[in-house]
This record gives sequence, C-alpha cells and structure tokens, in this order.
Amino acid sequence: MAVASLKDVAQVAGVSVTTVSRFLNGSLDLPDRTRTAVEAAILALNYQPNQHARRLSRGRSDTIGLVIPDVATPFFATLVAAVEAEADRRGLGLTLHATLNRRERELSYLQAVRRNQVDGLIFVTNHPDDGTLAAAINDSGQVVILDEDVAGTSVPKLFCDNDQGGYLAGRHLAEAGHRRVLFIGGGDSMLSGTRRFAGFKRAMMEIWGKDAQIERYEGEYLAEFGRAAAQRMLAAELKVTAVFATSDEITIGVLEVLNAAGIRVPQDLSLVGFDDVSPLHLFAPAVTAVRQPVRALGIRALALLLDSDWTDPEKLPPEEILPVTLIMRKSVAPRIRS
Amino acid sequence: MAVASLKDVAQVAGVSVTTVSRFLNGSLDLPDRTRTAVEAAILALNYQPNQHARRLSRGRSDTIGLVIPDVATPFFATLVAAVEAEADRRGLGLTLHATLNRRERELSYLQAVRRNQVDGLIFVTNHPDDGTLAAAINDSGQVVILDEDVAGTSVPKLFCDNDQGGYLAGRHLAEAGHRRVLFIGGGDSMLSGTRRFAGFKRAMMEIWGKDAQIERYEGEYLAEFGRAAAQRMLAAELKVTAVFATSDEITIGVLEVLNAAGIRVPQDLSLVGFDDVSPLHLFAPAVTAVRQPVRALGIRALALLLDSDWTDPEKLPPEEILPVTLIMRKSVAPRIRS
DNA sequence: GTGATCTTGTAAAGCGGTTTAGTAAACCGA
DNA sequence: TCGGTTTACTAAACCGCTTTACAAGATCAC
Repeated sequence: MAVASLKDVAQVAGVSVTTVSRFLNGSLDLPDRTRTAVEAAILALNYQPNQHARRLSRGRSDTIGLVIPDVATPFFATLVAAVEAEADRRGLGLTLHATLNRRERELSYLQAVRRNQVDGLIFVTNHPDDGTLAAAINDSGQVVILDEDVAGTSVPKLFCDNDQGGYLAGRHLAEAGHRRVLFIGGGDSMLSGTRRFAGFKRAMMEIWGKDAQIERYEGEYLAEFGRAAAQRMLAAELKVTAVFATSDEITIGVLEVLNAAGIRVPQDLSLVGFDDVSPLHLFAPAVTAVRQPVRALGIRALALLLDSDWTDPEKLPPEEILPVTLIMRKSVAPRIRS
Repeated sequence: MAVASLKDVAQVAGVSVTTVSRFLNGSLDLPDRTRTAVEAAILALNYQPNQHARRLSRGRSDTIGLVIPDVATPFFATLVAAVEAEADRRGLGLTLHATLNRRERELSYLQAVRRNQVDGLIFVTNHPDDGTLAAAINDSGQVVILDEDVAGTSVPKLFCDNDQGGYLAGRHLAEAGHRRVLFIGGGDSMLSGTRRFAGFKRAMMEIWGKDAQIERYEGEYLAEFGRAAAQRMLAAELKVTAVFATSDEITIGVLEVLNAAGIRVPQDLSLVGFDDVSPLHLFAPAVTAVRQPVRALGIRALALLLDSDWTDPEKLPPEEILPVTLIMRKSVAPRIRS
C-alpha cells in the first residue's frame, strides 16, 4: 500500500487536513473524541509526515550541515560523532560534507545554507583562504566556524586554546632541558599555526631566552607532511633534540620515518604531539601530547549555531576558546642542561 | 534580497516557469535567443533551485542515508569517508545516522527510507537482532546491509571475507607453533563472529587436529570488551600462548590491560588483530592483523544500492564478499612445538 | 495551397504539508 | 434574550518546483 498522507488521515478520522496538521504541530487542542479518532487514524495508516513537504512548507529543514576536510581522520571523525550525537539529541538531522580541502566544494556547501537546504552550517576548513571563502561565509546566513579560522569573517567562532597548547608543549620540553627544537605544523596563514607557534615560542623564550633555537617546518596537518618533515629534518641533519608535531597525523608520519631510520624516541629525540585522539598511549613509545577537547568542541559549536541570536549581527557571540591539556607519557626524555 | 525562485527567473527572462524548469532539467531545447535570456536571468538573480520543493515534486531526494553504530571508531569513520566520497562523486548527498546500537534508533532511520526522506539506505549494525529489525528492513524499500548481517532479510548484502580472515589469523598462529589460543570477538548470534571463528578454528584444526585448544570470549567489538576479556583471561590464568582479537578496538583494549599487567607482546603472548585501520604499525609492538578492505566495502555498498534493479525482488544481487589480507608485523612470536 | 509535423513554448494540476483567516455552534453573563 | 466569547473546526492560499497535456506558429511534403 502506498504511504499515507495527511489527507488520508483526515479522511479516515473524518476531519479536515488542517485539523490533523495543527493537532500534530500542537497549535490546536482537540477534545477527546476527535483526538482519539485522529490518533487512531494515524496509527491505522501508519502515517509518517512527508519531510520534503514539511520542509518546503515551513522553509526550514531541521537539519544542519557539517562541512569538514575529511571524515576518516580520527580528530574529525570524533568531531562528527559529537556533532551528530548532539544534533540528534536536539531532534536535528545532520548532513555531512567532506571537502578534502577543495575550495569549490567548500563554496558549494556554503550555498546550501542560502537555499535553505540546511538551517545552519558548522564549517571547518583546513587550509588558507584567499578571501573567496570569507566572502561566501559572510553572506551565507547561519554559519559557525570551528577549529580553524577563516580570516575576515564575522560569524561565531570556536577554537581550542591553540596558544595554550603550544605553550604547554614548549614549557614541557624546555623544562625537560630541550633548547633546540623543531616545530612541525601550520604556517602563519593558519590561525592554529600562528597561535600554536606563538605559545610554543613564548614558553621556550621564558626558559631559554635568547638561547632558544626554534626551527619551524610549515605544512598541512597530514601524515604525508609529517613524513616529509621528518625526512627533511634528517636530511638537513638538524641538531634538534625535540620535535613538536602539531597533529596526530603529523605525529604518525614523523614516527614512521623515525622508526624506519632507527632513531629512538625519546632516547635520541623527544616528541610532543597534538590532538591526542589517536591511540597514542599504545604507541612505541607512548606519545606525550596536547589533548584537544574534541567532543566539547563539537557540542559547543552546535550550541553556538542554535542558541545564538542571528537576527542582529551585533549580537553574535564573540570568538570562544576551549582549554587544552597536556597528557604526559613517555616520548619526552629529560636532557641535562648544557 | 530574498532568494530568487523559478518564477522570478521566468519573469525576468520573459518566459514561463515551465520553460525554465524544463530547460534546466534538460527536457526542453531552447533556441539561442531564449536560452541566452534564461541563462542571463539565472545569473543575474543568482538563482539556486530550492531543493525542498524539488524533492517534494520529484518524490526523491538524491540523498542516501548511512546508518552506522558509531562514527568515531576508525573503522566506521573510514567507511563513512568512503561512502561520502563515492556518493558525492555520483552527485548524491549523504545523511548520517549514528545508532550507538540502539534498536529504536535503527528502526526510526529505517522509516526514513519509507518516507522518501532518502532514496536508499546503507545499513550497518553491530548487535544481534530479535527479528524486529529484519522485519523493518524487509519492508523498507532500498536498503543494503553492510559489514554485519541481519538474519532473515532479503536485501543485498556485502561483507568482508570473515571466514578467510579467521582462517588467515588461525593459520598464521598455528604455523608459528601456537596450539592453545584465545578468540576474542562476536558470538554466534553475529555473522562476523560465527564466520571468523569458523575460519579460525578450521585453520587451527588443519594444523593441530584434536590437539588444538581454542578458547572463545564473546562480546562486542569495543575497547571496553577488549579490556574485560583480557582481564578475564588474566584472572582465569588461561594457559594460552596467543590471542586473536577480532577488531581494532578489542585489540586496543587488550593491549591496554596487557601493558598494565606487564605482559609483553609477543614474548609472553602473541597477538593478531582484525580491521587494521588504526595505526597498529606504530604500536608497541607493531600488531599483526587481518586487514579489512574498508573503503572498498563502502564504495561497493553504494554501488549495490544504486545499481541494483529494485523493481523485482528476484533480481536483487546475492550476498557479496570482499577479500581480506593478513598484514604481518611484530606481535606474533614463533613458538617451539611441543 | 494544404494537411501533417516540428518547433517553441504555455497553462495548470499536482507533490504533501503549513498557516491565515474565518465560520458555525455552543456557552455565558447581565 | 441578546451580544460577546469561546470552542471546534475548516476552506483555501501558499511553499517552489515538476510534469502532463495542449496549442500557436513555422516548416515541409506533395
């Protein structure tokens, strides 16, 4: 049998579609008799409202979109899980878009908000913007930017405390006696890169002052880049005693190369990671890392999206930052100060 | 300015909405003059079709649903990534539903197919069914079952070669001299459990015959269960020399407990894992594991969903199986046969 | 020149809900 | 008893697009 529509229900219950519709949406109280009839009809026909019609009519979809560079990466996967769970809890659907950092995909998903395909968008990108993205975001309606900034946008933003993360890592290494260190991560075109490096450097300077020697390799937060950076470090015979790898993926890439080269962590080289959503605690050695509050980021981002007053641009919440923590394990060895 | 509708475009172009609609959908060829006018109007108004209206009208959504126990787990995350990528390639959207193995969620998402909210569903569950699910699936329209069976359903199905996976692991352990072994994984109410165990046992029997001693702990594919199983094993002082942990999560749980207990892998106990999507190669020790073709599973599942002839139940493709491989690393030590 | 066939469109009926504006009947206070 | 209120419910417009059915004018075969 074909799926039942509102009309069918109304017919069976002997009332008008309006009545059923309003009853279902709570804008109409029915006396017991009618209500029973309607409920019986709904049950009998196994009526399920057609969401497409509903959305067209109401002009909204009760669905939010999540735009993310990649779903497979543990960090993003966990983020997706958190957002999905929270959206579901609030009775909202989630449609997922992986951009693989391709600009045109990012832009096309942004359009979706305008078309009312989704009621709002949580946007996380991973690569520098030339302004195109910022423009698209600014006139796209309800978008919140998560995890990595898009400069020049005036929408709610949520990041982890990148500066503090860098600082914790730097402080930990410096206190263990490391003076010559390598930072592997995003460049200054990325907010996370800028801030993590700033915090990292500040900590090193606090302890070593002018004696600190900080190298910096800039690239994407991918295992591929971790491998490349590690290889470059080896090739350059860089005299560093510690490395700060600013994502799980980079950490993995670095470790692969170090393992292959027979370089022992932490005996030959100390290592601090960032993210800590991969099972770093089981690695050889267990990797000390700055932990991001991934799930909290997802949940809070959704709250920012749904609980903000979007009518007045002035009322939009300011940038928010969630704290990070340093999880100490076995990949940092103390070093006698020289 | 409000978003432009078809009507606006038609007005500006000086034609009827029908013309524009049919032109856009390719069911009407326009002479150059008209076409230019229409295209200009579309551009001028930055027209974007309203998807809700489109879907209501066409009765389909060009969106498929993916129902999955959990998104955060690397195995599923990778699956989601593969399905999303393939769906996008085919011009389809993806809506994601995490069930956390809750029956009522699974059922409610199944309803979505019926309501035409999505054009099809890829369904992966992770826990035994009492028949409810099977019934819901059978009258739900286009559903393909992935990764774990739901008994009693007559829809396309796709699994990895669980039997072969079990066999490879068993064979590898047996050939290394392990005779007393522990299987940690799904019970016989789960297809994957049955088949992995069957293959595992067959391999052990092939080499050891009646001398093989196979223990089996049954539970879910979670780190939690891996920990519980390992603890139980220790408490029982089980005299096994090798463990077959049938998911990455279980492997992680087991390793956590072994590490804490000071039991060395592989010197004290050999270990073979299953899935191999987590970075097992960096673990201490690098874990030998059966690798599932996760991305291939996702891509093939979508093909099954979209390329099958759903009009005739007889024509539906039979169960399909994708091969697995054994990735040998360092977690299995040879053992002198006694 | 004329009926047949293209070409280039259009009007209008949905799709299945939501919502505004309104009405008939019952109730109610004075 | 009569105007006002409440209760219970409905007709009809509308959301924005698709699609069927049909038509005017141009073109063509003969």
